[in-house]
Amino acid sequence: MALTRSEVVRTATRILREYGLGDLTMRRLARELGVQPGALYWHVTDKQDLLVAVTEALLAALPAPPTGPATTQATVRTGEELLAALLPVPDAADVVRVALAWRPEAVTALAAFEELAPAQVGPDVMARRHWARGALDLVLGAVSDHQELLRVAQARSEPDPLPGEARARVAAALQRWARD
Amino acid sequence: MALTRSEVVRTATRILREYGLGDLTMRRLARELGVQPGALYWHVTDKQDLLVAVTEALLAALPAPPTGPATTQATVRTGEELLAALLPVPDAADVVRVALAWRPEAVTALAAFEELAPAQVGPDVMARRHWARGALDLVLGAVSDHQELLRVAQARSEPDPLPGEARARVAAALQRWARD
DNA sequence: ACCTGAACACCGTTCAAGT
DNA sequence: ACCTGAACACCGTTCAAGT
Repeated sequence: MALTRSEVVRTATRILREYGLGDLTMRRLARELGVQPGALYWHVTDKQDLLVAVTEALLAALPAPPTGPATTQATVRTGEELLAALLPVPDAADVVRVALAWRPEAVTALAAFEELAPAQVGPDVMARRHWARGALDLVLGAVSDHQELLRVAQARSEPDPLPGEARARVAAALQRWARD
Repeated sequence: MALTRSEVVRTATRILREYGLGDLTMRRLARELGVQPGALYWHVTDKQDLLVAVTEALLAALPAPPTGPATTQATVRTGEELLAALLPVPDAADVVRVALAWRPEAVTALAAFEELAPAQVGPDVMARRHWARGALDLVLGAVSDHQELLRVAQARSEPDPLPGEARARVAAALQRWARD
């Protein structure tokens, strides 16, 4: 049976989840799919396209953004859900940043945060977009930092930092960022 | 005359400035220095070590952090200076993020921001550290985003986005982030 | 339509051997 | 002390040719 794009993306996402971005190479991906490297380029235009698709896969698991009023609490919840989706995936923040540079509209979390911009930000589209990007940057920074702590702790065979710490930190950051 | 580490770092920084991170390879760097690739490893332990040193070089140009009280204005000024140092350097944010993951104490901007944490953050060391990291994430996000806009504008041969826009954006973000 | 085989033009890093 | 030469083990991407 022929390979499909979604199978390629699924396997890529699995490699990322299990081994991180350093192991997510086109050649390794091809090997796991039992196919020659060149075959991937029938389903994917290049590696960036693949990483954007992987980002979409990571974000697809997120619940729909809250539809109510743009409260601080709603922002915090959205950020915590994003964090929960990304934290267990090694190098997830870097992958999302590639998508952000290459196809920002694929990063649905951005649109979600835009809806949640507090009143004080005003109606200006750019101001709201920048506010959303700031919220995302704060979450991605927390993800990178926490995964780095984890890397160091494991190298020293110390106990892992708890995900709850990253969660509390994101909550605090978004509370500060969202308050009117 | 023998090569020195600082010559290696200087040339690496120049390549980054002129051509970006994609062209900053050990082989290319060796070529520009008129030396074999292996020679670099006498002066630098690996590429990450090099990128940390390049980050230090980029940040060395920054003025000393303001010594006065931790006002919002001082935070904004610090952020604007950091932005001014990084904005003209392609992929500067990615390079700083590597240093941040690998040797955070080399990112002096982090210590600078820590001093500037507003009173409301409190005396807790971790809280202040996270606040500083948030400030840095906001600036780095603005750098990445602006350089990305620039890339797109140049690809479409549209006029470049003005650095002043990035500056205004960083000011707004840090005002929001720093207010007590 | 979808994939193979094979190549092209690269990478970072190591290390015996030279000076 | 510092560097060369040469290798090792990889990369992403392209493309004629096959089925």
